[in-house]
Amino acid sequence: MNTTQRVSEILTTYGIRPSIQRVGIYDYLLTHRTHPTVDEIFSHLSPAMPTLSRTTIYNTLTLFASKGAIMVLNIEEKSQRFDAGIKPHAHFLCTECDKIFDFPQPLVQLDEQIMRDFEIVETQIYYKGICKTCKKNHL
Amino acid sequence: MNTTQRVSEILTTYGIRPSIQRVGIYDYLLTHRTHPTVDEIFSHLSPAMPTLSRTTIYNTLTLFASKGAIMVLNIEEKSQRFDAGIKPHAHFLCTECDKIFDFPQPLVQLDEQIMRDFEIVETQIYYKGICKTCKKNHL
DNA sequence: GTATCTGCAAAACATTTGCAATTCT
DNA sequence: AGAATTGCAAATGTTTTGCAGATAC
Repeated sequence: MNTTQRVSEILTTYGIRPSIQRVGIYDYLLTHRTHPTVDEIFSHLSPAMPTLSRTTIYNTLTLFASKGAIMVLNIEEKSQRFDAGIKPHAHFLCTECDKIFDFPQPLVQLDEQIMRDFEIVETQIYYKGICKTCKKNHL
Repeated sequence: MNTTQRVSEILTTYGIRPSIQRVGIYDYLLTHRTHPTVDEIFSHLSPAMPTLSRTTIYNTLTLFASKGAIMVLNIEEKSQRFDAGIKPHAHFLCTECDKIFDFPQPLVQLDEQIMRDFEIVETQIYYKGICKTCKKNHL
C-alpha cells in the first residue's frame, strides 16, 4: 500500500474526504514533525502542487482541527502552528532559536470540583526557555 | 499611600520607570483580572487618557513582559491577552462563550533528564472546553 | 541637553471572506 | 447535474515600524 492510500485511509477514519490537497497536507504534517506554520506548509508543497493556495491550506487545517485530526498550537505569538499528533504531548519553545520540541505530557491532576463544573475538552502545556543547544552556545 | 504610588513602586521593583501611561496600564491589569486584549485596555483607558495610543500599549506590554511583570497569554488564536499575575495559575478558555477562567496551577513533574537539558523559564497550561454556565444552558 | 518615552500614520503580516471556477460522484 | 472543494482577489484585524514631537532626568 502506498503513502497516498495510507494517508487517505487515515483521513477517512476521521470523516474527512481525501482530496489530493488534503492528502498532501496531512502527509506533510505526518512526515515533518516540525509544527509548521501555514506558510511553511505552503512553501514546501507549492513546488509540487503549483496551483495550491494558502486559502486551501487554511480551509483544510480548520477542517482537520474540527474533526480532531490535528492539534492547533498557539505557543508562538505570531502565527499558529500545527501538529498531526499521535498521542498527546507537551511543547517546549526555545526563545533563543525559536525551535519547538516535543515533551512528554505530564500528568496534571485537577481539583474534583473543577472537574465536575467544567467540561475539559483539551489540555495544552507549553514550556518556554532555553534549549540544550542554545544553553551550550552561551558558555 | 495612594494607588499611583503603590503601582509605581511595583513597577520600580521590576526595573521599569513609572510613566503615567505605564502606571495606568499596570493598574488596569491589576484591578481588572479579565486577561484583556490590547484593544480592551485601550478602550477602557482611552476616555481618561485621551492621547493614549495603541502603540504605547504595545510598547508598554512588551516592556512589562520582558521584565517579567506580566504574562502573555496565547490561549486565544486571534489576539494576545495579558495577565498581571500574582502567582502562577492555569487558564481555561470556554469555547462557547470565549470567557477565560483562572485555574489553580497543577503540579507538573518533568523528567529529570529534560530538567537538566532544558532551562525552563515559563510554564503555561491551557485548558479548553465548556464552562459551568454554558453547560447548564445546554440542558 | 541628552536620553527616554509617546503616539501618529503607514506598513507588514496572518487570517478570513466572497465568489467564481473546478472537480467529484 | 448537484454538491463539495479549490483558489484568486480583496477585506479585515492585529501587531510592528519609522519617525517627529514631547517629556523626564
